[in-house]
Amino acid sequence: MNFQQKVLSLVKHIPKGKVTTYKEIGKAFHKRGQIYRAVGRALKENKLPIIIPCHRVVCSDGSIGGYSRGIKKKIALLKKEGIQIKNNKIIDFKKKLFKF
DNA sequence: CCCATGACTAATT
DNA sequence: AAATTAGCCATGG
Repeated sequence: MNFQQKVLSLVKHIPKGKVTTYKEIGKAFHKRGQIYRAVGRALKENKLPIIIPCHRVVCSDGSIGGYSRGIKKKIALLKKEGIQIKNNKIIDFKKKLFKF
């Protein structure tokens, strides 16, 4: 299985109303170092944004990060799922954070 | 095989 | 507290 596929699989498991960070995903890979770099890249290249809830993946500091379909869209989706956002930052980020 | 790039982070300034 | 720098992994040319 490709690195990308693994990442997508994990992201798919993120429950609604929760979010995770690139860093956390990296931890799930049992690899040390800055894995999250490649993670972000993998999500960007993902061709199934419908199946993959990539909007639930944010930066470790609580900021939104990026989104192929546009950052605004990502925020809208998150809000819709119950995530409060202000100034491009997630409110109660730690509480909404989902770990593998 | 080497170089550049990115939806990142942590440390420094 | 905001802006800049440097480090690091997988992928593509």
